[in-house]
Amino acid sequence: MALDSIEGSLKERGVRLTRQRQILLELIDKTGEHLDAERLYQMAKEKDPKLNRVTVYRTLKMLKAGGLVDELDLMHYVGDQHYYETRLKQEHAHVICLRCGKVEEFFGEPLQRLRKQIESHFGFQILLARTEVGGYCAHCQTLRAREVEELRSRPAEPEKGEARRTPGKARPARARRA
Amino acid sequence: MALDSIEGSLKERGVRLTRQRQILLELIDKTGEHLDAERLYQMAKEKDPKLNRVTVYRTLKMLKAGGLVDELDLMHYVGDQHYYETRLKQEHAHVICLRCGKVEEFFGEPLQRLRKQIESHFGFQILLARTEVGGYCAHCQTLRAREVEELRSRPAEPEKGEARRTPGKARPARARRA
DNA sequence: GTTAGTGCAAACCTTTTGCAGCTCT
DNA sequence: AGAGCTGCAAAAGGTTTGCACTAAC
Repeated sequence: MALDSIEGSLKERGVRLTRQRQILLELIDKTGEHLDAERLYQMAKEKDPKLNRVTVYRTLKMLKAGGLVDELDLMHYVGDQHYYETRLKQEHAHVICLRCGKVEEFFGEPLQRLRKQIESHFGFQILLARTEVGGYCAHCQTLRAREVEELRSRPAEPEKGEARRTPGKARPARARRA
Repeated sequence: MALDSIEGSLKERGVRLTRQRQILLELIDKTGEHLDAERLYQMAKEKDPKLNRVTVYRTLKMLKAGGLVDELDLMHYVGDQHYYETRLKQEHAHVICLRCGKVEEFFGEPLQRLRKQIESHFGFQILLARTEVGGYCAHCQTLRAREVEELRSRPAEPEKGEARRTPGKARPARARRA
């Protein structure tokens, strides 16, 4: 289990395992990947209503600095927040559908190949690497084509305010905080 | 020249080539890559002191939406701002030294390979891809080793305030705005 | 008992938005 | 003329910081 190895690593470095950190660590570990600070905070608050958002940020920062979690942007599909996942699995790329938001992970040899070539080409010592890819997933390619077609046949239906987005399921609105 | 093809593309789409956009486009094109909004704004202000920061953001957003520029994070080495570069050259990865901040670009076949594999593996239609790598450049590996050694021999010299960073050239402080 | 860590409030940086006025075509 | 852009001010979103108090070791 990942949790143990993370806690071990922290203890070695003399980092205190406070109640708050235990809650956060467990959530990060067992929820799987792609949690952002706010969502982690919301989940942690259910376990300890007193736990503060700042503690979440500080913990994530520490874990990142210690190389225990990786920070992702997921192409800023939703907004400018960061996402975190434990650094355990093999290196992988994140593939984000710009229409439905689904995130796939790609493992595979081109990634190792890329890493090695960069290291030898520049004599570079890689500490972290991040590959993110945006586009349309198989499912959305069809739907997208249909949407474009509809737009073409019924052009520029005027609407109050902002320029009309693609109809149906478009990008989610920026999440507002409570 | 890149500028022409960008301006052409904008004209085609009925986007107006205002004085402000011409200034920004020219700066983006000929300054080379890795400008963030604030720096672009500062440079643009020299050509037109009235030009507003908001216009810079709006222009960048439009160029990005139109696929004319790519947005980079450069591993958030400096802060959380984004960097932009014209999308002209072949796909490439950005390699950032976490000590001196130097950015190298890596072209090379593993990138195309990766792209193709992702497309065929998921049936995914890639629109944008971004690979960023952080670590130590050849030069800084040596210096870094020396720093760590120094720290080991002269431990925990207490200092007012924050936990001491690596001596010498450490990460730049967050840039403050005027 | 120390020192690291927490909570709170307030700041901070980056980016977006509403709206009135200006300007390209 | 009129849609599209701009500038200004203000807000929002995401994250960090200062400081006094608390809790882990």
